[in-house]
Amino acid sequence: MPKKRVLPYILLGLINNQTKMSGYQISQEFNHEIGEFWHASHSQIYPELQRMISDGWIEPDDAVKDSKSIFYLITPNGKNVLKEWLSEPLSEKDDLFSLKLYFIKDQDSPLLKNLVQQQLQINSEHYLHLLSRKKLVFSDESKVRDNYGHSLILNRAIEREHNHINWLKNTLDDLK
Amino acid sequence: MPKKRVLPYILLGLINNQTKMSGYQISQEFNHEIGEFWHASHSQIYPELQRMISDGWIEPDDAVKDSKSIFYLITPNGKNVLKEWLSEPLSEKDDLFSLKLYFIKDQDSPLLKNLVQQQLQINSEHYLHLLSRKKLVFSDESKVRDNYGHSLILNRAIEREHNHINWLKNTLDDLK
DNA sequence: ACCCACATGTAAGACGTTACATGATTCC
DNA sequence: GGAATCATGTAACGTCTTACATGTGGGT
Repeated sequence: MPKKRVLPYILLGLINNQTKMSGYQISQEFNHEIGEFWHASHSQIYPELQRMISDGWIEPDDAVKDSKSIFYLITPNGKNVLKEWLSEPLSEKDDLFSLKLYFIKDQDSPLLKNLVQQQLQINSEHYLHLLSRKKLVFSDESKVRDNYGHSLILNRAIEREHNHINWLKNTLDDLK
Repeated sequence: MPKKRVLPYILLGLINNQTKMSGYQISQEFNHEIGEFWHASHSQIYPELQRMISDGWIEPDDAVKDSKSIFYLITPNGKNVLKEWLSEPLSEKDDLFSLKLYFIKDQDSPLLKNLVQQQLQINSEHYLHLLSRKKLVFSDESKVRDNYGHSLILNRAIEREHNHINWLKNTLDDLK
């Protein structure tokens, strides 16, 4: 199976969030908030927008007659595509958790709880995996001495997972 | 300036860590510890090893006459290249901190303290940046309600930076 | 008139993935 | 002898980056 593309869904999500966006505005977005989680250059964005038009996900807004910018609107079909993407199960590999959360505006959306629960599951398994690797690879102090940098980042990774799991649990409680 | 490649330095670091490795062994490594931070498929690794030979970074170990595997050793030149890469200033963009730590075996290496200090600087700046974005974008509660998912991950990102900074500070103290 | 920010687009090349291909060894 | 694993390599393709290219509009 070919690897699932992410960029078109991000563009869809951005247009959906703001109701109406130009290619230039989208490319600027990656310098701000969404830039924490993803990046795309304008040379990627413009052709992608054309593809999305031909797929019927978005359409140019003919109401605005600006000599410079072209604004795009999401179509009903596009709204469905976005919702389906947001509903797809998270994978441990590509880590789309934060990105997808960014596109959920409503506190009461069932997608929200769903995403947090899935991520909690993924992180819990990963946490246990890291603990077992630590036990295996750093079974005694001499191994730590001989691979000190490695032992540092493994401990850091374990702590990070621990923190993330706690945050996810707290967030889940707040959502209930 | 062309974007700096990472893969060859990882291969160099792996070979250096283990003294001697075959392409197959390297590809297996990405299924284990180093896989937390990077991945490469065998179809990338084999040609890369050839390039590294022609650059004089590594050399095949002729002492081992295995009908299957080809083992590679790091050259003195390769050792220098690796050390220089580890000494290059960290950038906020590509986040090579964990990866580079992985290749530092000695607790007393000056590179260790150097890396932690650099990363501390980067994370501290990023932390302040996130706080200012939060103040700007979520200036009142209605903005939070209207972009709930976004506010969640922004708060999560702030907490994560905070945790990471604390860990870096503690680690730095331990190193002194 | 000139410069700069805005705005959109195309082309070439680097990098990485999946798929294709081949051969040796080990285990049953 | 057949299957699975070990081991190396090439080919085709998709994605993303950098560079090239063009035009508009506002400020001085």
